[in-house]
Amino acid sequence: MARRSREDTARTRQQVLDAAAALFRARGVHGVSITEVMAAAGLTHGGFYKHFSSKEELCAAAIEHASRGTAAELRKRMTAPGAAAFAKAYLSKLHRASPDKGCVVAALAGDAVHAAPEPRAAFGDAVRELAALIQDQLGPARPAVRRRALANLATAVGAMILSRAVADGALSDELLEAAAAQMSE
Amino acid sequence: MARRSREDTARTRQQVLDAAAALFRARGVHGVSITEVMAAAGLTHGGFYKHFSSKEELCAAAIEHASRGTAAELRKRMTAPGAAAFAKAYLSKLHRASPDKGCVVAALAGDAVHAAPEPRAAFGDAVRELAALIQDQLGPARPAVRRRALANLATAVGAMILSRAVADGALSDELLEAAAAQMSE
DNA sequence: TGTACATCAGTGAACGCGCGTTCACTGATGTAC
DNA sequence: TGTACATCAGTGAACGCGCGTTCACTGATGTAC
Repeated sequence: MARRSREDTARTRQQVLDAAAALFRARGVHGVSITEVMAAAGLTHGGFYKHFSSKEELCAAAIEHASRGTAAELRKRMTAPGAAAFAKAYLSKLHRASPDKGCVVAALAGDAVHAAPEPRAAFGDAVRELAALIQDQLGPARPAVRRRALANLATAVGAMILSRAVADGALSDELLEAAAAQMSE
Repeated sequence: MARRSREDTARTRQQVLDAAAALFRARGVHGVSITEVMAAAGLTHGGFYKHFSSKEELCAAAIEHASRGTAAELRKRMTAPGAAAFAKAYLSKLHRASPDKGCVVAALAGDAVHAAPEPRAAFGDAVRELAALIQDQLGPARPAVRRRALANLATAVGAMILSRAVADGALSDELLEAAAAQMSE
């Protein structure tokens, strides 16, 4: 193929990011090859390095990209204020079933621990963004609210990760419900 | 090398399991090769298949092995009854710093989501065992206690995973403290 | 506005590497008599 | 209890495969005049 216009190049980059953000969340970073990401974006693998210098750099960019999407989606789903509305929006069975479109923190926490500094830093930013979002949802920026927001973040993310990891559907449901109940108290 | 006695064979298997349980928890299942596991057990890689039929089978066995260790260690560290004692034992900085000796559920939740049925089932059993342990710690086997145990499990595991994944030490500490405070309420 | 040339996004073959797995071999252990 | 033989835990070389990455090439886009 031949050289593309600037608009095409920018559009391609976004398509690669969209594909990577979805595939990485669905199957984990190491579970998806660059060839698969490029194919999902409608391209062949060779052109990848015209957009990113390495898989790690893509990973970091994809986490950042997904984080913006996660936050926007969550804000849209939380119509009322308070912890119960967050719990309902976050701990749904729909969210559990669609990691590719869901919270990047829950989907990639396991990968982030062992990731290179760049994607790790991007993951840290995503955690901070989600914490801030929950804090806004719970109330004014006071220390007690901050603490409750972080605890609810841990509960929500932990429940989502475990409910996805466990094969037994009944236990999986129980985990979501117990976490939602505690957060809504 | 030559054939070994039954006692030697059994001892070797345990050493491989010990090594795998520690290495998998420290660096993730896909971050550790069979050669590394065998070397950590003092052997070469070729003999691996005399003990396990595949890496997946080792993974399942290592999760089961680690789960027993996790439960025993945790019971030992919880001297008093109640949620606060669990929070203190589980959400410590020592635990955060030593995933190789720590809770297998927190260490391998990210891997379990994408794992084969066999290790996934072993992970589910580990979750059930940890949930039962927390429930015992909280009180008699009533539905409300069960629910609280599952919520505390999600909070503790989520906080530990996130505190390890986040590079920023201050945020990492804050997560552990916020989760411990909420669980001790 | 038109022309000549440099740029570079995308292609597809190729590379090097590490991994899980297999295999022929060794020789002490376990077993049958 | 002793002997002959089969078993099999462990070794280390080798395999096949998929992955991340590189590279020569193409030809439309962007730029300089």
